[in-house]
Amino acid sequence: MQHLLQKYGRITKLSEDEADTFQNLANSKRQFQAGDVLVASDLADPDQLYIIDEGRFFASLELAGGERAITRLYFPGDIMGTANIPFEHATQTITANTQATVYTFPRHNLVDAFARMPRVAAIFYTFAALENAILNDRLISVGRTRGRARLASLLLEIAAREHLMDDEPDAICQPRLTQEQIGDAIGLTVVQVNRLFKMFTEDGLIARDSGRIEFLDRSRLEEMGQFRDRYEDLDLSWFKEIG
Amino acid sequence: MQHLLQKYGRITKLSEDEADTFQNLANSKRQFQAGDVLVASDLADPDQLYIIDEGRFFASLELAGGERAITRLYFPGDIMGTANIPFEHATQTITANTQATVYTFPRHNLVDAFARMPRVAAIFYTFAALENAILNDRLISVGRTRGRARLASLLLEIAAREHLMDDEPDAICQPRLTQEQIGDAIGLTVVQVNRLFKMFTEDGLIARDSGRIEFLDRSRLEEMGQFRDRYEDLDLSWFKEIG
DNA sequence: CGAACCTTTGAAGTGACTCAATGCGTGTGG
DNA sequence: CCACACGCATTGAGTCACTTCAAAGGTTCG
Repeated sequence: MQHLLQKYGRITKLSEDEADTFQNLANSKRQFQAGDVLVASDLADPDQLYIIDEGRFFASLELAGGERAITRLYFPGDIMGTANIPFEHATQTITANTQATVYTFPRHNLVDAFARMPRVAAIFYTFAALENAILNDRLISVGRTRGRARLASLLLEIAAREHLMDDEPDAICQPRLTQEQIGDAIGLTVVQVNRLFKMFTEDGLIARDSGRIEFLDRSRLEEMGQFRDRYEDLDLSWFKEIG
Repeated sequence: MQHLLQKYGRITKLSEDEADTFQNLANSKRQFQAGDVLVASDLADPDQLYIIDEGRFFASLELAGGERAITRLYFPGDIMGTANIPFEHATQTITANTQATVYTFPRHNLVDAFARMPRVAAIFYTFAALENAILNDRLISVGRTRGRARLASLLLEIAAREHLMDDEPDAICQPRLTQEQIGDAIGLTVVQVNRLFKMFTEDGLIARDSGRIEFLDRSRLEEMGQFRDRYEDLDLSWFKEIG
């Protein structure tokens, strides 16, 4: 549970009661292997929520024709499944892309937490709004920029999320995705992703070494990708107003 | 306020207290003309929330190069501004695209409402999750389908939202957007949008008459667009669990 | 009645797709 | 310990959906 507490505690100081509330939310802990499916899309009654302890996941959606899109990447401390709980059927598939452990709890517990600690409700609401903002950014990236910009943006986003809680240099990122999955995330085919990687390497923007990507010219990548780190701009001061 | 109450009341029965809470949220009512900007992106301290009484709005985002994306369309009863409040600067611009009236309230009021009525918190949280699901759908549409599918999907979405609360036949929709704005919403240029409209008309899929679009072959449009009406699949039974 | 905005159409160029084949690395069974 | 299979990365060739640039036709409104 440290990751969650660390993450939310970093953003807003949690009272002891609130920390307890978070601790009590999750009752069971589960292990997953890379490739395991946590929630299948169209699953009936998706009433479970998940918090990542260790590892990485991604949310995806499929069309009838087999086209797939990856809509969201999840990192330790992230809450997963929120886009599913208000529906009768899950709206997205969640898959592990590394070995992972997650805390699981039924949405019923959330109801209890909301009732007892309104600030917890505000925190969950805020993070839903954050997800929204990130999806908006993704949408403009995919809808209104070319491949180079999309890839640059994705790499920067991964680096930012990956290093949110450690203090390592964020000149390196490890997507831990195949090039096909990267394509699904930015709306391109494998072939094009591969060509873009090649171009980026030839242009001296990045260096690649078995899944690790090093940023050689971060400022140029930032200019290309126009990535905005939404986590940096969070303002949770209004929480103080709650009891 | 009828629209809001009607909308949420349709989905989950509101107690008298809750209806009151909603009524008291909004203290001021404002008028807008088509084209007026409600919130400008990058506005500092975006602490206001809005509920549409009458009219239409859209949320958009711009890139440095001038490319614009429309990420969300808003209809009467919708809550706007939620993607802005957790940030120091607004993440999206909200613009009126018809004459409109909205209720305005500071996020502070939300805090009060959360504290007094946890079910109201759950409702807001649910609608944030709903927005999320819709954004996901939009993302796969823009990232993984061709122009025809995107346009079909958008038109169906507009029709569904437009007729959510009336019982009119949903064979007609009025986007109330210019073709350029439609392009911004589905990630295409005006030119291409226009060509698609022409094709749709020639193929007998739609008929157009000064902004009104009539669906002549809904089933084919649905097959092309693969639109999923997320409102239809909402399941709010778990709210009952809250005292 | 003209200005501003929107729609519509043409022509040429290109980024990304599809199809297809080869290379590479790792793990597994003979 | 080698051979083969499988998943992933890489590269080439041809095609197409959409873009850009440009201009003309409609509509609305002061």
